[in-house]
Amino acid sequence: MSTDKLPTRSENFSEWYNQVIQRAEMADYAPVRGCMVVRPYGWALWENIQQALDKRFKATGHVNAAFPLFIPMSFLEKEKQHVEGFSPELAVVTIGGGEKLEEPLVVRPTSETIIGYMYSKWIKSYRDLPVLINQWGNVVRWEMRTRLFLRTLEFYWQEGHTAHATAEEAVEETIRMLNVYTDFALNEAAVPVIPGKKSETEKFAGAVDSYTIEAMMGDTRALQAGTSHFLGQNFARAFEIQYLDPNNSLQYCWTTSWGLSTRFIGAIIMTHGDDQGLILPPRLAPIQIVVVPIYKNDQEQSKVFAAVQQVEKQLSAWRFKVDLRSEVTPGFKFNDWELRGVPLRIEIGPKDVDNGVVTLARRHLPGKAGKSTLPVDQLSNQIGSVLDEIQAALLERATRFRDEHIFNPKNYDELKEVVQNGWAFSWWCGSADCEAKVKEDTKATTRCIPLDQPEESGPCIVCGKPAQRKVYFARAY
RNA sequence: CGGGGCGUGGCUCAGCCCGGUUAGAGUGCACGGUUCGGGUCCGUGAGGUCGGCGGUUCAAAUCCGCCCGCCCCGACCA
Repeated sequence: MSTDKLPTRSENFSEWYNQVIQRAEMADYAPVRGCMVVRPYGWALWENIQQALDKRFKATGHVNAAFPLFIPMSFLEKEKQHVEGFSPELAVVTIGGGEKLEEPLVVRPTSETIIGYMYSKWIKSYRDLPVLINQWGNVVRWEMRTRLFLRTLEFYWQEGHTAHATAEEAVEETIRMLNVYTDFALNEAAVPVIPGKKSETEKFAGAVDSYTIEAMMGDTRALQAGTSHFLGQNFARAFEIQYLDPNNSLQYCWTTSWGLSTRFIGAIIMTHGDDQGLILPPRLAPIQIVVVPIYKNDQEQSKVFAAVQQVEKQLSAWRFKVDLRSEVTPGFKFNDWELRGVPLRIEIGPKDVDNGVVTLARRHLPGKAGKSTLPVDQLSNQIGSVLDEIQAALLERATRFRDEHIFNPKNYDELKEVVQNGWAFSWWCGSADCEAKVKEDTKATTRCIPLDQPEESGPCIVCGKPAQRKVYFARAY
């Protein structure tokens, strides 16, 4: 890997993105087009994301299970919208064990159908409800244009699938999980997402309503970072998921599904990163603190290493690493760990040892601005709050960036302009024609209709007809 | 699939138009020394079927044909 400078984000954002991922060893390209290898450092980040989410799923009553990778083709065809939405991007297995299969198997692009099939076997009574199951797994969608983490043929995610007795309960669940995602994004990833509802044209194939958390990336493009769907009775009818209610009458269930994928890693990278590389939020960073010892001869080395040992003892509550490499200089290590986005660096050199301190360097504040010293014996009771400050600063900074790039265009011409470098928040009549016109003119699509809306109305930014809802228009990944 | 571009040591590329010694550079890798508070410097070394097949020629990385693969733009999309 070259030690050349990264391309800057302003000169070539997507090249910056690709290079930072590969240089930081988060992921690499696999020998199959469109597939990636998630390397240990990237996977460690994903594991931390998984833990943060899984804890929240369990706290809201969900349990984990595992469903098959292969789905009979006929299952997909049972829900009309669903098959129309997914058939162009299916990977299909037609041969198994050297024999042509009687029925082709689809490599799951999502699991509503096979889980629906199982739910129809498991659910008989209102007493069986609700069923609240999540699975962690991988899915395959044969995308044409791929991009590390954002869009690959195979990706890792979690998909929750729930079945309920009433529409109200299912809607409540859909919103509950949307809120879980929002809470995760804000408080763990420091990614300030906007929760809202998808338009008819943007919603999930087979859903009644789709909800999303939308995030603004560093180039102002929007990224759908997680979704929660109210599926109504569409899949329940397709798979005959029925139960007897207390009055002994047969009812269809109401189902939901919700998912968040390794795409979120892309969201973290493009929300916080800078021209030096990644910046990972302390709560999710695989390495929260890196310790770099500095010395120029054996005498200094032993002095410094003794101090490093003291420091290590005080850091036991955090995920930290001591960089003892002797073949590279401290300056190299600084750049190296900055590229990898470690939020806090502790430098320990002879001068620090003489003064009984260590030097802290905050990743998000380059150069002198992020540096300070701390007495060694203060480490264990101060580091926690330093990391909390960094976490808060990242969220604050990303939120400010987002808000500075959301505009209220006064007319359609202004909308066309602002979506070139930001999002437009505008009244929209709800018609697909108006959406399509914006897309054709600007490549921007409706991202979401936020849940908390002003009790007002206004003229549609496109056609001028009365509109009840405001929507975000943005170019998206 | 439509439009554009590219395949040369691990990586990034030069060389190709205008065919001609042992195919180069930077970086990475290995070893030795030097350095170490912001990507040290010097030296030595390993590493290449020039994407594949065929053709032209005394001679092909270089010219011609076919094929394969990848990247970028577009339609699709967590």
